[in-house]
Amino acid sequence: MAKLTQQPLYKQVVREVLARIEAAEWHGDESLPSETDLGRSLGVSQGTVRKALDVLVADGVLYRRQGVGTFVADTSDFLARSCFTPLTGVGGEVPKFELLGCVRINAGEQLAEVLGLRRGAALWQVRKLLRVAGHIVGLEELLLPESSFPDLDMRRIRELKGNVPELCWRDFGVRLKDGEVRYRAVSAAQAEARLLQMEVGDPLLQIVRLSRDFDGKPQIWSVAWLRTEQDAFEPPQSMRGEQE
Amino acid sequence: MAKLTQQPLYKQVVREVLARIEAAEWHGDESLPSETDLGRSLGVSQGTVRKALDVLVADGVLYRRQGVGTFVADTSDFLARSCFTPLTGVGGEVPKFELLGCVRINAGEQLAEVLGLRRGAALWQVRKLLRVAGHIVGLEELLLPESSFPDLDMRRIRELKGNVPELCWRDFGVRLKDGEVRYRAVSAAQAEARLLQMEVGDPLLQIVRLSRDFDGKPQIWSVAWLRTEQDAFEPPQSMRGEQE
DNA sequence: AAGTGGTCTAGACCACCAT
DNA sequence: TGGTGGTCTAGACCACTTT
Repeated sequence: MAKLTQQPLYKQVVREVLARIEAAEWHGDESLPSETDLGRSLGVSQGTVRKALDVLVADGVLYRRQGVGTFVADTSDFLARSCFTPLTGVGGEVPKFELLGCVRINAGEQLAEVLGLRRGAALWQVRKLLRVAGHIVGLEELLLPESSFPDLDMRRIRELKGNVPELCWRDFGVRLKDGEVRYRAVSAAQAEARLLQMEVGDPLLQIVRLSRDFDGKPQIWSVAWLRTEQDAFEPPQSMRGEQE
Repeated sequence: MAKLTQQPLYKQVVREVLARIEAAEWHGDESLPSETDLGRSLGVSQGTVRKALDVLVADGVLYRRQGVGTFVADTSDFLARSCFTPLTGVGGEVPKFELLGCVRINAGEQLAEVLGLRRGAALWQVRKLLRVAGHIVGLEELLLPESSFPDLDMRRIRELKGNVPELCWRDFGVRLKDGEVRYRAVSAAQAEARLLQMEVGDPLLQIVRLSRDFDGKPQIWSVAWLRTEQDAFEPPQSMRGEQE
């Protein structure tokens, strides 16, 4: 492996593996070469490959099965829970989305700043309704720079059933990572109350998220309003190893 | 290092280091021996020590300074933000606590179950008010099993200015880890509204937390109610390495 | 039995920081 | 200059899963 850059070797391996996944060298849920083989083909040791794969496993890009192999995580799993499917019902029901619209707007000052764009830059605004077991539980609004996601439209979103990370990945080659999240309790305004079928003033959990790609560039700003009378929001488990 | 157990060596080292911290072998913010020396004294290699310390750094027990050494994190930092000091103002103001009371109650069925106790077991109920820059922003209620925390009283809590992790550590030898967290938006009831100086029905962010010790045993159940009109709740950063 | 992830070692070199 | 964390290797062995 080239030693041109001054990045640690294992980080170079991380990027190389990401690139090969991106080039569809190994499909979703298909096995990678063994750590030893991969190391040999890259000219690094097994330990270095392992350290690189550790990073990608921690980020949910890969998963391992002891004695079997290392696999590319299906993108529909990747970040699905932590990034755009935040609601976990008590029974663990899977949320479903209903696409409300996709329009082109211009970035205000604040929004331009957090997304690293100039003021007035073109943005896509996507709105979805979240249902769990048929009941409306939330509303989600996404803002994506047009520069990263040219020619976005409802048809393309609909084809993927509102799975935005999958869309970003398949159509635009943007692999999303976790970003910053903020929580807030707010009162439902008229607009939210109507869409969520609740009274004006009822409490809503507001989740604001900034998602970045693997280069650290902000790519998606999202705001969700969730009804939590019945289901609490359970953030994704941290990915540390077990102690026992 | 003994090979008696079938635990991986590095996990044994984790426990050994934790035990030595517990025995106050190295005080807060004092340097540990170098990875090489520690390895020699334990009869393991530097790489194994490193892997063990990685775990403890990820859990916030230790921190490293390149070229300088590895240090025991001051307990007042450890989990302070992620576990009991959840509120981060926009300006990053440090929250202050006002102890409201500490009483002995008996566990109801649900509470007994989550804490792994028998029904009716004795619990301490501690209530605190949170202020940021003088303004009341939250209310926190902690429930701790008396079996783990004998002879808890307000004086002891007060001495540590409401820093419960520090108290658990210094007085009871219970080192806390992160546990599960759930978020919910609720309307302020009369009791909360009075204490938090807001109107009944105003939205509150409710954060429910179960903290465990390093053996995985549930130790503290906590519920916080936060006003988020001005300050959003910002959860602790995940502890993964940077990509760049 | 063969192949994989998971762990461990002994030794090496580098980057960083204190002195 | 010397000590520390940070990285890397070549080779080894174990635990696990599949065949």
